[in-house]
Amino acid sequence: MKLTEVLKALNHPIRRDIIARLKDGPATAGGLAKAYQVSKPTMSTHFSALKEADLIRGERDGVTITYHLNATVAEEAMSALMDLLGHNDAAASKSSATSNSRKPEPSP
Amino acid sequence: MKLTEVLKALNHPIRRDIIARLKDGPATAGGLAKAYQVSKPTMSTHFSALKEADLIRGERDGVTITYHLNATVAEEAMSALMDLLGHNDAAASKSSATSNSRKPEPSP
DNA sequence: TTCTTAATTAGCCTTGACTCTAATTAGACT
DNA sequence: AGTCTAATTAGAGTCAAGGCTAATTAAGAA
Repeated sequence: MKLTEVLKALNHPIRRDIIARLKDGPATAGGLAKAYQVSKPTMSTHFSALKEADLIRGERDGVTITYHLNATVAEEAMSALMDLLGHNDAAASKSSATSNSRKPEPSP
Repeated sequence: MKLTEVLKALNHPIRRDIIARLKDGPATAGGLAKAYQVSKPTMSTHFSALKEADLIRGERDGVTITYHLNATVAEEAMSALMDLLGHNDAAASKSSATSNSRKPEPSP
């Protein structure tokens, strides 16, 4: 899971809305595309952004692609964000959790 | 709390690192700036992005500005992200939590 | 094969993000 | 006042994101 890709993917209202919809269950690309006032190619790039972050997966059934949420990556992202934003109680856990701790790049 | 601003603010490694550092306690702008290989004006824009999202607050003490994390907004953001990415058990809670549920914009 | 539907790719344009150097404000000290 | 340090603003350049129309691929149906 690449947090950068996930945050980039989440940083658009349409893409967040797609995530929210897919939480209720899978949906087809065309079906989702109808819900927003953008062209289908634009929707295609939104799907690509979400796929690149591995937040959604698509399965082709004939001519239709059905997207579903990738719960694993969603939870990994939550964990990473919790690690970043979650409160620390008393700054006790320096090397707290799953992801990389702060890695500064000091002067060379 | 504007999720868009928060996600925009988090979508940069330096800014995420600043958040991580401020979790350990307040830090001065100049002190933080030294930790990265970018110019001070660039750091200033990063601080601005974080301030615009209200993730950090700065207090001027003479000529020095000390930044500290805004834990309230951080937790609100976590809550909103949990609402978005957190698992739903069985898609039972349609109108689940604090933030706005899906608001589609159907064809006019 | 030809037609229709679903989705993506290609090409283009506009806007916003990120970075820099140079100049400017703001405060403290001599 | 003059000067030093801390931080921001101004201006400019590069690059990625987001959007469109038009063209292309892929699959199924006539």
